[in-house]
Amino acid sequence: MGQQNNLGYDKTDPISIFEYAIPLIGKTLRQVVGDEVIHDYHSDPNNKGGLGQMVEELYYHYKPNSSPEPDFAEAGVELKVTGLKQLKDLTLQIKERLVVDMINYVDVIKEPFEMSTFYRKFKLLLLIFYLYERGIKQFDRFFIYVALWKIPEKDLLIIKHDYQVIIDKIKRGEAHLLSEGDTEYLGACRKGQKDDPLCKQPNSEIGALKRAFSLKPAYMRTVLEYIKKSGKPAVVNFEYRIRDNQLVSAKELEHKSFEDIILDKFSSFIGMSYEQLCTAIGCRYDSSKDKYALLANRIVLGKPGKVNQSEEFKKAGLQLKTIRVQENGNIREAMSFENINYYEVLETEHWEDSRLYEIFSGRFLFVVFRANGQKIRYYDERRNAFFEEDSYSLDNVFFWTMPTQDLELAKFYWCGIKKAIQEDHIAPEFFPKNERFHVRPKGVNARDLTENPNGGLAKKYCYWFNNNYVTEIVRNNGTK
DNA sequence: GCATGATCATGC
DNA sequence: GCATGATCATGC
Repeated sequence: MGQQNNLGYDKTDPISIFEYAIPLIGKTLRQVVGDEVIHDYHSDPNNKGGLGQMVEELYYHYKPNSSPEPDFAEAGVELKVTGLKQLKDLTLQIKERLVVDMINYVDVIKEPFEMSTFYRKFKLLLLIFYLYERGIKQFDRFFIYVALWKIPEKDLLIIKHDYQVIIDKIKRGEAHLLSEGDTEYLGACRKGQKDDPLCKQPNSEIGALKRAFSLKPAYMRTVLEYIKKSGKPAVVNFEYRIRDNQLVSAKELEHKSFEDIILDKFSSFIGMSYEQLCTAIGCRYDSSKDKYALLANRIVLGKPGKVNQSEEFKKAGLQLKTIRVQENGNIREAMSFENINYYEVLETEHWEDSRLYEIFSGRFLFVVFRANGQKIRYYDERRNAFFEEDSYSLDNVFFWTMPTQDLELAKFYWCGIKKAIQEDHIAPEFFPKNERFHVRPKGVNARDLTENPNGGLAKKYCYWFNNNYVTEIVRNNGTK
């Protein structure tokens, strides 16, 4: 039986701790522990009481610790209570990244990964998801899912590399330049208030913003997807099997970083023209607008498919994007992103929790094709005629993260978009634009409409990089 | 030439 | 039916 004591669960057994959480589902903390307990807790001025802390104290009956050990030290389980938000279309989404542990810049560089607080706490998580609702007290929010979540070994290898990237940056005296986009699954996210004092960092006099280790929203979204797919409100992921669309194996990751493995997949194709690539890969001319993107995807996957749907890209919030450069080095087209989800923008309070922030602060894999002066001659079956078009060659491939000052600019861009939607001005003359970003329609055609949160229907618009911003990015990354 | 609106092919 | 990943088309 183990030590049940009078707690109601065995604190040495992860499964027992998990099962004890299940009765929370569908209820609020107040409903489960009672009005009086909540009242007493709050009448003590020492209790500031985040929901996670309240669950620990009032439901699991132990005092939260701030030690490097996991909350349930004997079972190796760390308890995390984390928010979901529900959009007007009723879909549940991750509200924010999962923050694990503050980064102490001075101490962290002395800790190898295996000794780090992060690693010790994070191998096994008990995740309790609640529904975030504005204006509702924490203890009146409903619990929705419970998951006992073991980080898969392969993910740990990627996370270990992420950790090293962050540590190395701090060692170089660049803690003030850290960005969530530097890494794949584990991010150094902003933490704390605007006017918090800057932190000391080793090897530089420059103060750095407070940051914490966190699992990225993209990673958490894959956890949520797993739970949704299971069809059960309480899951254990130990039997987790990844079925398809894996780009790399754990074995490869032991010797090489994820990004190097991906870049290597392109190396033998660099310099090849469209026709040469078709021959090398074994596909034929394709008249679609995204034919170069399809080629890039095939190079990574070794078969048709979408790299952005691969397990690693989804968990990391990585995006593969294809760019065509003219012979003179200019880039004709702007770069489009997702359609703006008007509900999501309206219901998101903070820029850092927005979908756009996630996209822009994420990491990109840019695959650059360059006009090579030759022509492709092809026969168009639908139009029943021969055509000619410029041929492009694979020129350069690189990972990229948006610099922080551009991300700052994106914040104003997002706020402008939000304001336009709030005021029911979903129209080009009301959307913001600046030297990097703009808003433009994207749909099947001009009559492609979607629901307007203010009532009625609205045209579909999406987020864009200006074409000269794309040109600048490509120029700064080794393409002439 | 550039900014902006419109659309295409594909896959789930 | 719709999102995705793009490029095409046009008017100033």
